Amino acid sequence: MEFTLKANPPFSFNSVVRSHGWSKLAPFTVDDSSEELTYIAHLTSDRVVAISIRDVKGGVKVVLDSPLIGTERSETETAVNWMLGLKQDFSKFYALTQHESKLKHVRNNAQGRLLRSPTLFEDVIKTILTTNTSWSGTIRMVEALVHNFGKPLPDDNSYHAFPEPKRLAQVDEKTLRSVARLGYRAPYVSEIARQVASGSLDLELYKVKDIPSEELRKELLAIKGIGEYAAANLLMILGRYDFVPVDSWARKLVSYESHRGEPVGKKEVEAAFEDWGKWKGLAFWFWDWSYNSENTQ
DNA sequence: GGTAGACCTGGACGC
DNA sequence: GCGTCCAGGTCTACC
Repeated sequence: MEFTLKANPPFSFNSVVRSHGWSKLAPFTVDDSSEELTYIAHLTSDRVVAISIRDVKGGVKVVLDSPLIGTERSETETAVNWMLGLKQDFSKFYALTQHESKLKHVRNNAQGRLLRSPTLFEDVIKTILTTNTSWSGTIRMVEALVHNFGKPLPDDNSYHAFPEPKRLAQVDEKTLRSVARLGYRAPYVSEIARQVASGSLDLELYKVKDIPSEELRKELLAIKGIGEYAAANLLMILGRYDFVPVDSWARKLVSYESHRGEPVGKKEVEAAFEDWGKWKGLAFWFWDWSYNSENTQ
């Protein structure tokens, strides 16, 4: 079955898919031309389905590998709306970028949306698996979690959904270390899964929580395994751009942008975007970096 | 509040 | 093939 969903204009399917590396992490798959994004979803009905998403004028076409039953349709619509940020509005950010040559491209390319997973639980785990490792390590760890602990697609068990909190909560740390090679991150993943499964931590509430970003940041930082970089990254996913996710790559970009390649710290990165106020995370993310254009020829 | 050291893994490198 | 070094954020103990 299939249906279409409208997006708040301007919208670019390609820009969302390429917004960051999430489309390369299981259970997402994307074709080489980025024309079709597929996500293996574990629905609340306990069914696993493949959701394929393609670009159409004014929005996206959603194609399912099997008919949806009952509330599965609305659940899938909600998930796709969230994943692609179809209802997000960046008009205020775009107005500011018109005065900055390094960001003038964002409006023309309809940039601003960041691809995200259907649940914040999944994005919290994935974000932790981006820390203190290489990108290839993140891909490997996420793939291992999905393949070993996610429910398989009925018609093709080579594809699996992201494991639900209650499933991961059943896996002991030793297994997470030996099977998924999570290393010291295993206890963090295990503890978050247990808390979410038991209901003591309601991450989905963070999507709609009407509190200042600084308070939300403090709540994220209280979760073991989430430090300042991870919290800023998750706030971006939640549509709050008050903080810059400063990692080694961010320091390198700012170093070559405005410090002649000299090493810089967190303070210098934050200072570079201080003037962007509540948009500083987005300004950083989509900045036309000198380092990129000089090193990706 | 700031800092040093430990935590794991995989890749690069030298032998 | 083996050993060593290094890069990548977060946590904890300590000052």
